[in-house]
Parts: sequence; C-alpha cells; structure tokens
Amino acid sequence: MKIATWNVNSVRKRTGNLVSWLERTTPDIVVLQELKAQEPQFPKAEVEAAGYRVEIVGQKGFNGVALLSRHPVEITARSLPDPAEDEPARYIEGRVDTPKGPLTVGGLYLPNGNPIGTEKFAYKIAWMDRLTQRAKALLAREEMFVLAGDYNVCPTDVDVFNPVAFAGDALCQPQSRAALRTLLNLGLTDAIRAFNIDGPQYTYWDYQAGAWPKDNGLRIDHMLLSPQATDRLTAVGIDKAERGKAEPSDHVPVWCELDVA
DNA sequence: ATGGTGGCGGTGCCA
Repeated sequence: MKIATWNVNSVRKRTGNLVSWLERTTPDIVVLQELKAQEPQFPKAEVEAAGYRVEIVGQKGFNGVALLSRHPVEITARSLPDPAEDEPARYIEGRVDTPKGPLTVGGLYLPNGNPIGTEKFAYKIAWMDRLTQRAKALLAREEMFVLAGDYNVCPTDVDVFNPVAFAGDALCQPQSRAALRTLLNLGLTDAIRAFNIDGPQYTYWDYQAGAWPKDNGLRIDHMLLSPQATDRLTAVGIDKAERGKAEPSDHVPVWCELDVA
C-alpha cells in the first residue's frame, strides 16, 4: 500500500503534472494540498481516468485538500473536529480496508503562520493543538493511520537550507517545533526520518531567488505514522524530480509504503 | 541590486 502527499499549488495549473505522476508512480492513496479551487473546478474526470476515486474539500482561491484512492474509501472527516463556521479547507480523512485491518489516512494543510507575533501564528499553534487532539483520538483505536501533508514546520535546523535566515520564520519557531514534537511524542513516526536519520531531505523549494538550482530547500511535507502503521513501513521516498519539470509546484510528492498484504 | 516568483482574480493577498 503506497501512500503519498503532494502540495500541488493549484490543481488546475498542475493537472498535467499530477496525472502523469499518478500514472507513472501509481500510489494507492494520495492526499493533495493547496488545490486553490472549489470542488467544481477540480479536474475530476482526468484524475478518475487515471484510476482514482476523488474526494474534495474545496475553497475559492486558497487552501483546498483532496483524497484520491484506487480502493473504496469511507470519508471520515472533512475538517478537524469542532470547525468554525468559516473553517478553511485544510483537512480531509478517509479509511480503507486492507488485509491487515483498516487504514486511516488524514491529509492536512497546516497553516503557515507568518508573520510571527500575529493572530496568524496563534492560529497555526491552535490548529496544531487540534491536530494533536485528533491524533490522540485515532491512537485510541490502536489501528494503522498516516497523517500526511504540508505541515509548514521544519522539525530541526537540518531541515532548513539557511537556519540563520529562517530563525524568525513561523516554520522554524521553537513554539512550532515544540508543537510538532508534542504530536510526534504521542508515539508517531516521521516516516522520512525512519529511513534517513540525518542530512537534508528537502520537499519544498521557493520559486524565488533560484532556490531550486541552488538547492535552497526546506523539509515541511511530512508523513506521521501510528505505531501499527510504522510496524508495516517498508519504504519511503521524495519525488524530487517533479520540482525540475516544467511549471512545477514548489513542493514535491512524499510517499511511503506499508506492507499490508 | 532590499529585489526576486507564482497563483488567484482582476487588486492586493498569500505563500
């Protein structure tokens, strides 16, 4: 069972890249972020033609998440619990059956939080607390789950090409990192670090200032696994080559494989 | 060289 996450930065602009990547890499379940589209604007027919069921939580112009699955899926949430009336489209969660029991996949687009010292940063931290509560509820089931997406947090300075320049950024704040550790310390595993214990493993390169050719990247897209999922984790990857293609997203896909045969 | 890029929507906001 191959599970992937990708912040596509506008699904309409990325339809070609997305479909060719789906057809080439054939993940079983994919969560997408930053659709920047409402549900009717999503290229559903193209993605279905590639072999996927499509579930969308859309929003006009900003945010937007989706869950794609090659298998029957039950959507279990379209936001984190206790959403505000104007809750942004940042979370989707589904459940599929496997020979080893149910697998839940949550797709999330965590608030950026810049600039620090504003209500935007407070909202980020509050959203991380809500995500942690959701993780606790899922952990109580003692089943496989994966919380995947754009976390907008660089866990450590190793995950930042220039830690000094980013010291004041919301993605690198001690409070942001502490909130991510609180989530991890529930007993979750950062899948990429389970196979790559050190060194840069970037998933994002800014469009500006030649960040990609200079490899000035960040690791902000993560897959956090429950113990039951971690027990079946066999491989992980970052599809870095997507960043070098024409009209790329500024993020690349991150994936993991679980042996549930 | 205090800029630079990209997406949305049709101006400035967001990342």
